[in-house]
Amino acid sequence: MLTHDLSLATPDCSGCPIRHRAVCARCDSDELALLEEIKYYRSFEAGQTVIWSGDRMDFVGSVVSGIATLTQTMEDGRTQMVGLLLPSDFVGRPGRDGAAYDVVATSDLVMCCFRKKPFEQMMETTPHIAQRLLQMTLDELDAAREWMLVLGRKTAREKIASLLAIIGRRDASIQSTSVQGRIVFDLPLTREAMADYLGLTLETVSRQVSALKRDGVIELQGKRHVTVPDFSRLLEEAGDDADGGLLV
Amino acid sequence: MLTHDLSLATPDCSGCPIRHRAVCARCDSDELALLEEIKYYRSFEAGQTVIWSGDRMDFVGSVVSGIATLTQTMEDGRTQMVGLLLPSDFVGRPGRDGAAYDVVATSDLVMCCFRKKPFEQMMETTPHIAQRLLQMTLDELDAAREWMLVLGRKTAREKIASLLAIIGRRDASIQSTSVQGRIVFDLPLTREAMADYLGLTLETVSRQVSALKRDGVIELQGKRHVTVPDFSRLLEEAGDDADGGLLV
DNA sequence: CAGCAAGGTTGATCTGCGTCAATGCGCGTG
DNA sequence: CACGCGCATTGACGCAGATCAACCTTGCTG
Repeated sequence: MLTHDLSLATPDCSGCPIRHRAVCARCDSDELALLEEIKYYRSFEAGQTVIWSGDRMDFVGSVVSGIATLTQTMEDGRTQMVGLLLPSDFVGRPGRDGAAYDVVATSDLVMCCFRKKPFEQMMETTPHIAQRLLQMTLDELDAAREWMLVLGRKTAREKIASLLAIIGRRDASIQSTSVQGRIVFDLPLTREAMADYLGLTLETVSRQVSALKRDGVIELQGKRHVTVPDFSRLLEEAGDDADGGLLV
Repeated sequence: MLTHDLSLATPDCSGCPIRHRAVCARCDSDELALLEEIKYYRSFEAGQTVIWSGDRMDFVGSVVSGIATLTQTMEDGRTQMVGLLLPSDFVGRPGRDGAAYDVVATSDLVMCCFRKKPFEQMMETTPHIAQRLLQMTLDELDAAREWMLVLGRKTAREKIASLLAIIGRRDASIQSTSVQGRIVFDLPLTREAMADYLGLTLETVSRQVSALKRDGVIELQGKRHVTVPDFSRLLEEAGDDADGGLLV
């Protein structure tokens, strides 16, 4: 059995794994029973498509482990990644049937799924779930808007630096809360996936990564393992005013 | 006194103006009293900045009439519009203090504001408000992600067509639900604002608008009044697969 | 270890859009 | 009416990034 904190907990009831209590200590045992009934796990291999855009979607899912991407594709094949699903992120929208994006597992992936109808009912009977989902959705909206600036106004070099800063910050902040100085992490994305995220071609991504390496902004061991000797330098290259911005 | 449907109503209690009942028939009169106490109106002239990014924001606002834009700006002046606030849209995020964007009134604007603290309390005591806000936020997230495809992958011509399609559809669907054939509307944005929305320069916007006119996709009376003789042709130019996508 | 495939790098060339600059148009104001 | 101002259009030119193409690296498999 997987241990899985659904991250729905509000501050006053944090840290209660969903398998122990419905969502939080406030929830009574009836809800727990309901939840056990509507919940199930699904695994996916790296590269597998979880959901096709337009598919009927009868569940709401939360990532337990692994990484997935949300992408949109035009008929002629141009694709744009519109989001990254990391552990604890949600996908699928309460109150609508069709999936809006392709969801693809980038690594091996485990999702915790809830049947949609009962989940919606639970949202009505358990108000802080809706509140918590609202917070998470607002975070994603902020991230999406931050990314609109990246896509619309930044140069290729700044785009690459922005992406590295986001991934680097997230990885580094797992070990320590303050992100500065030297950080080290692995890229979870291929050059092509990076290009899809940044609205570039993979050739341009490759060139700009090489350029940042040549200029000493980053060091590379292999193609995926990145060392950033000075994080603030990277932020400068990303065109960010302060350490403030850029969630994901 | 302004009549203002806050659009917080869930389907089963639609059409109850906030000044009559707190939010919906389900709410008792105590909440109504509270709401009257925490609510106030503010007016802005066209061009006026409602909120500066980074300002402390002690209210949550809903647009009553007029249009405002959400923009982000880099130190060197590059700006990207990340959202359009139309009547009934919300701005300001429950649970966070600082504003993330500049909010600028594009036309004369009236906002209905709620003091943040009591509003948050009300969200806890009146669950369907959080649910309704969640729906609205999910809509905005979809729109933002749709826009990421536009910004990241579409050509200048497609971008212009996409923007015209969005504005045209919204305006047209006020009169009738089915949007097709000939439609007519006024652009609420200057060329510069369009450029900021689309990640282009105003010169490119101007050129592409002229090109669409030359090619018979649109007709122009003056600089702002637009006639689209065939809406599906416009969608084609926008690179949209079907009538489906593109909210706002 | 050869052979192959997937992912990545690098080079040469092309082009869409940005940049800089001049001109046009409508409108309110002295 | 002339003037100035905000907004829009149009042209000439250059460059960042796309495109096309060759080649390299790494890891797997027979």
